[in-house]
Amino acid sequence: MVPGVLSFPRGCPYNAPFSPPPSPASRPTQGNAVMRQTLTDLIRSALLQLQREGLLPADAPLEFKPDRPKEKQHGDFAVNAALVLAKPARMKPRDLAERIVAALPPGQRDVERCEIAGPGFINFFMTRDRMRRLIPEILTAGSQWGRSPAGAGRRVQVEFVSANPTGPMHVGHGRGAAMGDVIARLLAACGFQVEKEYYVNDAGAQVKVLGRSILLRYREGFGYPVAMPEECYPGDYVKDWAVTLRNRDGDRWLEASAHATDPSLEPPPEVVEFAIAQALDEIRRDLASLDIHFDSWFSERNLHEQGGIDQAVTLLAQRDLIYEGVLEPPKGKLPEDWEARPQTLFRATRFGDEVDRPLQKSDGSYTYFAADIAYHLNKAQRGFDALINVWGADHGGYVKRVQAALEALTGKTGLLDVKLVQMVNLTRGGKPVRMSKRAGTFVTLREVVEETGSDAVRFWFLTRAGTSQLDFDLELAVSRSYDNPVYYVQYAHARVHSLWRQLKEKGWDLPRETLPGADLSPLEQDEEMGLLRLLGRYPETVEGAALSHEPHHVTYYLLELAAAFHGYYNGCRILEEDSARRTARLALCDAVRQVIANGLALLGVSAPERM
RNA sequence: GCGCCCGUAGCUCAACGGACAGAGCAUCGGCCUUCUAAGCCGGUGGUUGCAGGUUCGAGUCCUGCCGGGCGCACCA
Repeated sequence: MVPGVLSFPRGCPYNAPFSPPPSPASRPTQGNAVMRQTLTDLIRSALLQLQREGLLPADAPLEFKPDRPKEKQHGDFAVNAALVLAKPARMKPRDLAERIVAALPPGQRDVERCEIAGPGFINFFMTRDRMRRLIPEILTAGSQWGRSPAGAGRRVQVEFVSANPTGPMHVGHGRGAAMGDVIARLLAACGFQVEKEYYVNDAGAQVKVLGRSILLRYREGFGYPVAMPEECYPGDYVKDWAVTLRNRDGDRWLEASAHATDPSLEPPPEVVEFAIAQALDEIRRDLASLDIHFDSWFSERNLHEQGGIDQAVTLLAQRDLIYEGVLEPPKGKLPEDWEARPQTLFRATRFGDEVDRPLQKSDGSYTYFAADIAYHLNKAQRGFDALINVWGADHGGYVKRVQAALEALTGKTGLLDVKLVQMVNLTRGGKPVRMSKRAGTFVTLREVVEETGSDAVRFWFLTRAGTSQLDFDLELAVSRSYDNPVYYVQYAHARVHSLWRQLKEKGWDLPRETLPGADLSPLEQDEEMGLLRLLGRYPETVEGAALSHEPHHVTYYLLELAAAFHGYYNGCRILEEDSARRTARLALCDAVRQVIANGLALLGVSAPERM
């Protein structure tokens, strides 16, 4: 039993391992990845040949990669081998490229041609037939198309949200929630075993303050005059919880409430317990409305009670990484109450941090950082191969020290990747929605989800890299217009369904299950090839987004695919008289539909059949 | 003062170290009979903040500046 873990309630559907497991794991199983592997093998074989001929030094590392050119004139794949190997070969890149091309094994049916271009790229053009074969591959794989075996079953933990259980979630929490959830889904789709965890800060002073706040509102409910101290939570939700407490317990806490204004007195544990439970209920409900469910809720208090912090500190002490010392004052202007005093410090500077970090407060109790060290040690002890944290950007200053502690305790570097998420600016019709707790214009995540829906919130929150601040327009997010990216992508999906409906109305029967076997040779327009090229990029887009922990790549891809599809639809009649062309085009459209559906599923956004 | 993030078209933002830096919005010019879609097609727009460096190749990596955001003993 792992200390601190409250529960492992729900399984993530994406956590299901591949069945059957890919074999061998290193070989790609899907169309474009197969193409890429084929090209890699081809080039490698040519390079080995050149090595045997003595053109390339035998010890030269054969590093190169097939890349996706941005320009379609540059083919379907571009290989940079000649550029990378020009120096060891002591040749001009273009000359070397010619020798590589000459050494390519003949008889490759899927490659139409290859040409040398630019500074020395070797561009490969796949045959139309190979491109068209993506369609049956996609339709046969269905919802599985785009999954990757890259993770090979490695265990990854994603910790995200972890909002303090002291009140409603705000919009920024929502962005972190969407980010973490989709990172988890992406990794699961790429063969990782993923666990989603919420760290519950239920041990600190702030939950006691919440407990006192509730007591005061509770007392107020009995008609006593109450002055809320500065540090207490003024929100209306506190009053609601106080009412709930009274309904449950009657006047049982009335006496205790008389002292609740005094910060030095502890509120009754039952009341604090109640407060945390209320807050977590609300948080869980908000997350559920975004279809976000955690595998575990990790209690900080539990960590304390189980001695996790003592354990971590002892471990650090055993490695001589702790000492009593005095920190130098911060440079520049001094904080008013700063005074030099001896503290228990962790030698974070040995692991790349700027200064050593205190583990104990002046009263001898542990700092939050000490608990964080213990928490991350606990994660490492649970045997994860990789850890991902999604934090608000205001916590950016803590990344190095936590990574330093983790390295100190595990001896491993790079175990933890912290994704920092910038703030969200709410706008309505382009005008900023001011958010101020004091002015009472604070907008909660719940309000935004209720107004715009889970789809809009999730998709929109993933339209930017986490490092960019994000504007969310409440008006645009619900508009049925092409300016609304959510609508734009979802409508592309619905449009294909609309085509099938119309097909039926026209009495042109076409059983879906015959599509994978359809004759696709009528597909030869540029737009059709362009769509195929895009479809082929989907699996590597998913894999790239997963491995880099950057979900917005998928969002951008879907926008691009939807744009290409809308353009195709506008310029080319799908349901035309010629049944061979009609069938081929419908097959292409259906492949687009499948890929959009898969991509939206990864984002946790619905794919409506009708809009 | 120190650290982290950011600086790309008028605006909001993309771009595993790759080719002539791309989208959307705005703007301008056309079209708007056609698989329901107040939409469609096309054009203009850039010294990637500045200056060096590494590299066959830099928006991307390194150094120094400039500008913006966040954080900065003991709070969480």
